[in-house]
Amino acid sequence: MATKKRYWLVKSEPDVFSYADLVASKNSTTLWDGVRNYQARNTMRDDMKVGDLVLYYHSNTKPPGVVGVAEVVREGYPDPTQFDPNDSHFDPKAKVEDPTWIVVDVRAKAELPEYVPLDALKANAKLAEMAVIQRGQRLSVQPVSAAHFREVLRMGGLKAADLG
DNA sequence: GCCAACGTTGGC
DNA sequence: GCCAACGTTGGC
Repeated sequence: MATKKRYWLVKSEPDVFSYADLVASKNSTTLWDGVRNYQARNTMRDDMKVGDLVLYYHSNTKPPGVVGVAEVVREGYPDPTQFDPNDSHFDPKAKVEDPTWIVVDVRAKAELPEYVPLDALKANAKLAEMAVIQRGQRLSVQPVSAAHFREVLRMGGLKAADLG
């Protein structure tokens, strides 16, 4: 029995890895590596399931905002960068037999016809409770309610039906 | 570039 | 186990 689809938001700095970079990746898919926050790790390890949809948010840019939608295509597995001494995300305490950090694979699904800047999210009363607009919210992987997800899609000029 | 918010580290 | 110091995030 399929569990109900859930919705998420991931942040990425476009100078580091933009939505266009995701689209340009093999199969428009990448592993969401380098996350070094336990709460975000737990979300990827325990909660993100194949078929879940993800808002792709550009942070540290002007203006920050939601640029597109991605889909979870592989569930949690060990982040290889934690074992690579040459990688900036290397974690000397992580053990192969008991990995500390987890990734999921995400695939680009649809770019929003209209970019939805943070200002617009904040201006929408329906999104007042949305995590990403809360002051001091730094989580790079966070849950989004179905209603908030639909509203952001609508603001971006997409319908849920467009996502198949 | 600044700095507020927040998570982690480490001395005690 | 407390909490000050420190590093990072990310909007502005």
